[in-house]
Amino acid sequence: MNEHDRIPSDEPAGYDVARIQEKWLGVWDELKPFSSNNPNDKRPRKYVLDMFPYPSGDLHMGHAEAYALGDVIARYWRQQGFNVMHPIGWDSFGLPAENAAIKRGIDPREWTYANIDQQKTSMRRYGASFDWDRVLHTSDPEYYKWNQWLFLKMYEKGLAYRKDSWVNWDPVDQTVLANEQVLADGTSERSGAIVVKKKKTQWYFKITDYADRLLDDLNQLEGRWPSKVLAMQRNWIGRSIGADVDFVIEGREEKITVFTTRPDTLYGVTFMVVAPDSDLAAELVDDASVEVRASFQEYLERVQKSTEIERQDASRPKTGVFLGRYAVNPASGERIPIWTADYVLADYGHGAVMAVPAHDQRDLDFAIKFDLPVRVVLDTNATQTTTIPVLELDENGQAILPEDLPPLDPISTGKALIGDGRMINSGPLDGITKSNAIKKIIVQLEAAGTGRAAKTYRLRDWLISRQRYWGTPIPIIHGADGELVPVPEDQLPIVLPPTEGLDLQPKGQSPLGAAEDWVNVPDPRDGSPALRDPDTMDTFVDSSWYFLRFLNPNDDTKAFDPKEADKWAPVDQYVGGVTHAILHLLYARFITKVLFDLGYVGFTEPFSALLNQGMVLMEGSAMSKSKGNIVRLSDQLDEHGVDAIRLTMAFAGPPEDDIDWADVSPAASAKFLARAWRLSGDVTSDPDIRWRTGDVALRRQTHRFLAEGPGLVESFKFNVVVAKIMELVNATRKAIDSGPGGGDAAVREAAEVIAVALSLFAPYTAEEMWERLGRTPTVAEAGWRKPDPALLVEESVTAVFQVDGKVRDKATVSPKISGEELEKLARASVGVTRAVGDKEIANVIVRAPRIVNIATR
RNA sequence: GCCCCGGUAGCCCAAUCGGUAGAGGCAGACGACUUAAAAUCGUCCGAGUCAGGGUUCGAGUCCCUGCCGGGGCACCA
Repeated sequence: MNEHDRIPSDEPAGYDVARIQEKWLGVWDELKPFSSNNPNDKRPRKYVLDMFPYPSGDLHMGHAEAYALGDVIARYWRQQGFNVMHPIGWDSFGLPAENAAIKRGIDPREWTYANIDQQKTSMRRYGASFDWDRVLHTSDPEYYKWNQWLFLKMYEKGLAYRKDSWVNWDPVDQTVLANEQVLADGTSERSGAIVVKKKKTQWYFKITDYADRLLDDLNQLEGRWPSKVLAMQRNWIGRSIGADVDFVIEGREEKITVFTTRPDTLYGVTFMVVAPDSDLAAELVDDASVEVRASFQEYLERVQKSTEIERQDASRPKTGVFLGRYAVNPASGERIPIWTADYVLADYGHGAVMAVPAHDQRDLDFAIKFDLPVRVVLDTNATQTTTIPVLELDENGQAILPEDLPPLDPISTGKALIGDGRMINSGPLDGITKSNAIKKIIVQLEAAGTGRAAKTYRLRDWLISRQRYWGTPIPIIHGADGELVPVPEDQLPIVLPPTEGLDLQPKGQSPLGAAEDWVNVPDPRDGSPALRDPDTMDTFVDSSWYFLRFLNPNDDTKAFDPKEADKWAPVDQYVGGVTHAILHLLYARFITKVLFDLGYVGFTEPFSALLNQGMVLMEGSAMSKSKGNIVRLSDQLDEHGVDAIRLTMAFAGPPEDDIDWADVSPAASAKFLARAWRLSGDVTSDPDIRWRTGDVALRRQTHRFLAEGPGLVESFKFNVVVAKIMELVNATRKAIDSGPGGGDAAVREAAEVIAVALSLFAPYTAEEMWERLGRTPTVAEAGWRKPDPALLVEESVTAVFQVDGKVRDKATVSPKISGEELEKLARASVGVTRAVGDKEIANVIVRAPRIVNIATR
């Protein structure tokens, strides 16, 4: 009878996934190994945070991956002796709840909190090592009270303001959207509707004040955030460096300022273009002729009717109208016409551009269409240096001048000259290079007071008001005199009114405006009748600071405790999907900097390190109802067990890569776990057996694993760690069956190390192994063992002998062998001698003890 | 158009500093155990690293060009 036959797998004591899960959930509840609430805990701290979920239905495969990976990190730091805070909460305000509520005629609270309960149950079953004493829901008044507090702080600082502007309007959800919520194709990220522009007075957070810091501080995160996310954030902020240039307008007191990245081309400015939907355009046509006014009106209406998709199509022919006004080129003194065209955006720069058709493709397209002059001011064929490149000589010794230089003729080629070169037709700038011209003209403009160095950003202010019910009410009261009165802090929270009697159907106006009892309030200044602001906040406000609320989620006297923040924050390791690379992460970074400026926190970046997990796909594409390729998490858990699914997530590949569920095998994971578990039953030695007496080869492998494991986990190579555990399991199996046997001390040592390592990925199986090995109480509290340095020193290594880079022979040598000795061995080896033959040896490279490479001539 | 990431066995993926291309798994073949099957245990099978060029004693790894795939930004002056 084989050793491993002692416990047949069909007995109750066998590897019964359901029973094990049930059992250890109870033990963890009792012993609370994941608590981070002991004030006397002397261990160093780590804050490991998973992005909190939105409670739409039950957990899905994507959650399962994220929480499996986040949990590896949290459990790892506990093993390394840290007091780990690993909390979870719910991002529970938002439109899906409201839409579901409308559809079913129920309260959004009902839908939301039922889903939260379900997700919470699933998370517990999933064995995630969350600290269940730190939980929050953003839709609780106890939470959103502090959103309102934050808003008031922003308002005091002048960072929250109202503005009448063209906004993104979602015609399906009937609410405004932030720029960040409009996808590149002009549709709403939430409803998929084509976004249209509407002019509305809305609340904004002044994130543009922080644009430079948001951009520059990304450098601190280099190497600790995925480079992809850093690139996306830099792209989004989109800082442009250039100059503001003032243009005198005929018949107007004030000058018009334009922003340009190419002040060097100032002498090439032949017209000016103003955004049609800007106040400036309206003003400029105000006293123009009737015909001009009419054509402008017609054009403006046409532009306003077009969708974002149409407007962003750069290949569409240029349109525009002449405004009947002229400006003066400050450099050349030339009189230039002012046009309006929708390729100029009202809310970028100053809503007006100086057009240089020779050197800007958009301006050139426009000039060709409307027959406007084009003046080349940069010879893009001229070399940047004064030295002439080496030219070929003809038979007479004359240099052959290149004949294929492109003509400096943008009109006939239709291509703007955008390269580098030397300035021409530019008065004092003539002859110098583009970059020098930029410097020189800025100095000149500054001296003349008609321009200055300037930067501008792609980033726009954050539109935070929404015309929907299920969100945080904005704590502002509109006085009868039109004044905005902040709600006094002691009157917070402003709790959402009950939904009874309220029509939540989207109508373009906040449903809260119809809640008579709620919206009518006395003016805090004098008690006169006044109205609450009926809008609610974007839910990204909720998630912009929630990581601080976990420090003391039940404190009703403050948003968070700065002393706790000093201890725990910033978050040491943040884990979540790359879908939030711009929105959530940018907003959280912004709010953190505001809180820093207000003195509430002592750091300027909220997340010290970021891990993005990939998506879980099915047969090459994202799971979706329409594709009919959804894999249900609960089915997978029922079929294979929690541990097998978690292990599959970790083993599938690098965390940031997508996992195609069709490519991985949860059944194989389950098989492996059973195999590992079986080891624990085959260990026959006593728990206090002396390690050092065990089989040396197995011990070496075990200790090499102990030495390698931490570095692999810390660099997120979870798939490699799992592979190493598999190796160790295989070696231990072999030691039991055909080696020293189950009673050997090294076998016990290896099995225990496997249990500890496996607890990162498969906590239930690991606990069960640990217990069967006679250890108590939980493997979750067991530490990662220190490797014995003596066992890490290799006894022998394989040295490779190459001739001209090809392996010709090998030898087993001591790792301490000297270079001279190794070279001697190499030269004497049969393979090398044969390969060298009678060739002359040119060079011998020796890298003891690994390699000798002999180069021949 | 600009920017970022990737391309290694049939498939998923490993490969500290440039130093023997293979750790692990899936799939496949064979064997042991079994009346048989499942389960289990074991053995075996496999590419020269997308293509081309360069640097080097030596390149999957560094550099250049191209191809393919994924992603971000884009009428942003």
